[in-house]
Amino acid sequence: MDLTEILYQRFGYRNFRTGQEQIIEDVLEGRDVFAMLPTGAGKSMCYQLPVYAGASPVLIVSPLVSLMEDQVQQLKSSGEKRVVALNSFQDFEMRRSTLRNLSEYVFIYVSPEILQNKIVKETLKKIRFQLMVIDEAHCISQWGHDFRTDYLKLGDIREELGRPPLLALTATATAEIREDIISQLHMSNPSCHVYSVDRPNIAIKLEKLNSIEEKVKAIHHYANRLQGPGIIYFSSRSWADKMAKELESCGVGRVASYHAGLDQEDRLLIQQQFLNDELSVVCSTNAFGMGINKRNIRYVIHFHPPSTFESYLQEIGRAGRDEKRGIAIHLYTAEDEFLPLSFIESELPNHNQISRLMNNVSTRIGKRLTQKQYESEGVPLGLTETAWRYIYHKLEVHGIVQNDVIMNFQLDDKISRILDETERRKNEKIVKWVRFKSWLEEDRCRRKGLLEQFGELPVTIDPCCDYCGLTLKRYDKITAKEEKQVEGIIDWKDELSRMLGVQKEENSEKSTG
DNA sequence: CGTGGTTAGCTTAAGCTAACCACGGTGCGTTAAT
Repeated sequence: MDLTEILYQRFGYRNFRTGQEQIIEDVLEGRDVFAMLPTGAGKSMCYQLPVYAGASPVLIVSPLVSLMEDQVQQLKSSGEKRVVALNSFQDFEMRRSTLRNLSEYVFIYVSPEILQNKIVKETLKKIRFQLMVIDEAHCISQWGHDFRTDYLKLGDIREELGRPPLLALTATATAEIREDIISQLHMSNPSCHVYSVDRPNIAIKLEKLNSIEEKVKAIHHYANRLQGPGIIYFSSRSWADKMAKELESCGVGRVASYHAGLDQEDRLLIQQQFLNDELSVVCSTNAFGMGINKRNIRYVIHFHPPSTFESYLQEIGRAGRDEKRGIAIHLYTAEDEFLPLSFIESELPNHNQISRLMNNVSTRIGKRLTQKQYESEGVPLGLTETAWRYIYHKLEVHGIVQNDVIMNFQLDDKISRILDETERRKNEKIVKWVRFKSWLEEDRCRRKGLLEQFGELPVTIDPCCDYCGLTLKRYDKITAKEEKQVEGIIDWKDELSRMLGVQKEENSEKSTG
């Protein structure tokens, strides 16, 4: 059957979006494919459609449980019942019955971690996958080296599964990261589909301020005047909490804070409320966003800086998915420099910690070294959990630990090699942050500077950024309303809620403010 | 860098202050002990 025909019959679309058709064709040819499509460009279609053209079953590696559950729900509601996610949402009994009947499914979602489970892996090996997908593949580079090291084992897993064709999908990867992903996954002669990361409908504004108080003031100013809904990013949970309370009490509308300190239930609730337009603003840490498929986010403000260009692009890319205009505002002060640096310090072990831990390990050859031992080995050395996992992974890579057991090894040689690698890793991270920091301080077109990082040529668009001239008025609440009236556009959501007698936030806000 | 918690040390011995220091952000899976 013709691909366009499947697209229409299965998904109800007449036309492919940019890149989709070529990517799907390569996937169906059984090639390894690396695809970089801008946020919100319909990446999941690239593996969903092939299933109905014969590339079935498919194994999808996804970074977040909530993301998996989302995709499962979406596919189910579109009438596909042969879809399942293997993760900690399932209790023991459910997992057992899923594993027993695994061959009945055509879409199997998994986390990188659960692929390390022996029973899961053995069961998956019996299935002849026609395609393996790494969704949000930048996680390999962003998290795999320290935070979630199981991401670096995906290449081996793929071999163990009989080397099915691989599709890596992401929205943001610099040339370096693209190379890292391709090599980590052992992709062979991949067909690369790399599209512009630029989101022309998002204007960029950088604002240098002198103190944190000025930043707070600016947040109030923008939250009051800008057309929402919006996301404000912070680098600490306490700031997110604090500003959410403050903004709500100042009549901005309903504001929630979101971070990993909340329990799963609250996180889900806030996501749902935001999606349903019941919140004007979400104040969050970088925990919020991945998989948030909300089309009408109008602004993203950074109260604190992310530490890489990719993170920044991911975060601002959540605005304006409906193709209408959005704005990204970054507030910057001199002291912001220290937070990203302290994160880098804390996620990688230092010289002293590495050599002391390895000396200790060398005295216990033949014994087990398990993650549980972090309490007795890592904590006294002041290692964070991430730093501990990093070392553990290094010990595995260097063959010092095999199946949790400590092997005989050349202490001095291994120490110096692991120290070298760690030093290099730390430098890479610092360089990335310094590059981002200098972008914040440069006196030139923001968009050009941003696109250069991704190997793209300058473009001219309007409105572009504060350097190229930007009228904020276009993003104001009032303007958005006036325009609707002038252009005679009916906002169907507004209209519908009026008909149903639902009191909208915007209206109630006026009476209080 | 800024913040928040802890503690030493002071003095109308119970509560205050100043000095000091640790910490700050991402998620998976799993299990032992009530």
